[in-house]
Amino acid sequence: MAKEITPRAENYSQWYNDIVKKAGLADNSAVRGCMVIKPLGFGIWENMKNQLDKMFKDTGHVNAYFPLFIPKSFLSKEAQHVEGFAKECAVVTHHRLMNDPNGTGVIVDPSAKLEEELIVRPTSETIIWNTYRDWIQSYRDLPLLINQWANVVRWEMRTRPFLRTAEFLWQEGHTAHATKQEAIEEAEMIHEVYARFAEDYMAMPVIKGAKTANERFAGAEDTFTIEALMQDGKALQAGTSHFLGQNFAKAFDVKFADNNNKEEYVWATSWGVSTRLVGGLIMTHSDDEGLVIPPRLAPTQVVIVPIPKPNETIMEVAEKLEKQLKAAGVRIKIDRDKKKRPGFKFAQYEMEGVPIRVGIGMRDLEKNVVEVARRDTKEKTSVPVDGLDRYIVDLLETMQNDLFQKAVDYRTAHTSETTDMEEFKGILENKGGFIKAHWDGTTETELKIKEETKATIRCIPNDEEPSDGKCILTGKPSKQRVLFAKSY
RNA sequence: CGGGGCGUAGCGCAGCCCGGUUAGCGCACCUGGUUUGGGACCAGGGGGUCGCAGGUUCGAAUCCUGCCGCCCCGACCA
Repeated sequence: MAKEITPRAENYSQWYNDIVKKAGLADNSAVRGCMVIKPLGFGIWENMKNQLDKMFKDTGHVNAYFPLFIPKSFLSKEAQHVEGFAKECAVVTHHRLMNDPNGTGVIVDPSAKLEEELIVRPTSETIIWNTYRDWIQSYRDLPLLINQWANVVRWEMRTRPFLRTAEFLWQEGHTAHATKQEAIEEAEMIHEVYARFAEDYMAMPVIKGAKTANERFAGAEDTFTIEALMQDGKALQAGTSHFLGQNFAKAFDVKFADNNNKEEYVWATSWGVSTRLVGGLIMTHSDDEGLVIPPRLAPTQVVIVPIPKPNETIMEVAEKLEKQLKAAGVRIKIDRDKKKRPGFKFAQYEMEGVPIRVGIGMRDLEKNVVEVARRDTKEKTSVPVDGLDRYIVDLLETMQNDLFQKAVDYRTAHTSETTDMEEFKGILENKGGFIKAHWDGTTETELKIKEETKATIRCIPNDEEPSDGKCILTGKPSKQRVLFAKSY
């Protein structure tokens, strides 16, 4: 069973690749570092997107769309920003191809060179702030609360499906505010939205906190992050929300007149989550039999498998259940395939992570029951046909909560605290996970720890109580523990 | 870009070292039949520029050279 998936214990990254491939989430493509997102993978992303979009709109944001291309000159207007992204940009230099005069095929037409090269957006701050300059004159134009769903390109050296691809799908919010305080509140509010989404929908517990100066987004004054812990003990940065100060307003000369007609630069935020979340979802819940998807994001929540194959009596029960569950808002499908045997289908749906499987066969129907199997625990229960719809609706909810709790328990078991550098290294080596430790607050120390241990400061957690201590590396005084881990 | 591995049917592999008829196996696929409560069985069948380009040779999947691509480990990163 599940004979095609490498066990996690044997080789975690191979396990991850196997899941992506065998469950049919994504394929490698003809383009280096770019994946084809298959219907199951895209279905999960669509559900994420729909929920997030609703949450953004509920908090006052609207969607818009900006160009894929950014004039090269824009990128150089914010010094920090260009430094952060310059090394990984795809550049458009020409606009035409021609037949190769020396043979077959096409070549770039040298006469079609662009006056100014275009950069395929790695993120859209620059083109958006260049546009905002024209949109903002007065405090009455603020706040401007805009989100866009888009693809971006970052020419990464090493890619992995969903976790790091050269092209990825994401949303990027870009907001403009009259005051510093309001912008900070916006960034914090979105930070909260991300955390709520991760925990309530992905069933993926996250630590909320601020990034250190060293780990901050290029061009940000403050970066808030949600950090999740994967099953191999490595951390995943799952979403970031940035307070950009007036950096972009100054770079793109975006000013507004306040109510005293005094000209001020605008305060900004930006924030994003990407298809990386799908990778986080996989690594949080899945097991050696395949994908496990939390019910709220599962493209198919319930599958009905007639045993051994569809007949009139079975289909009557199946279709009635389908109708009831659809009415209750459950995403359900009936497997009407007569060619494949039940055992094959069971294995297949387990691989694909469908949360609940309902097996309906004549033997059970004589006793007026069906078999309900849950994907997360592999538990099978005989459930009376009467009241089955209610049972399933409740079970989906239970599974959602159980998955979250299981992930919380894992994280708790893999969160350590230490004051000793050797112990710190030992924990990283043997157990992994989050480590809370004191830090003297300098980038120099942070980098030295990274060099020695490969661990980075994931965040300065919001809910960490202040406590006096000594930096784990330098012994200098520290007021608060920070969260270390190896990360993706 | 450094270090390691690998490119042979959709997938997984054997053949290569030691060159020699028509390139093979398992899974998948197609047809027919028998099956059907945890990945069915039998029979028949289709599918290959052996990663690409050059070279050596009477003859290359096999030997030589160059290139390309992929995977794993590192540096970069969401």
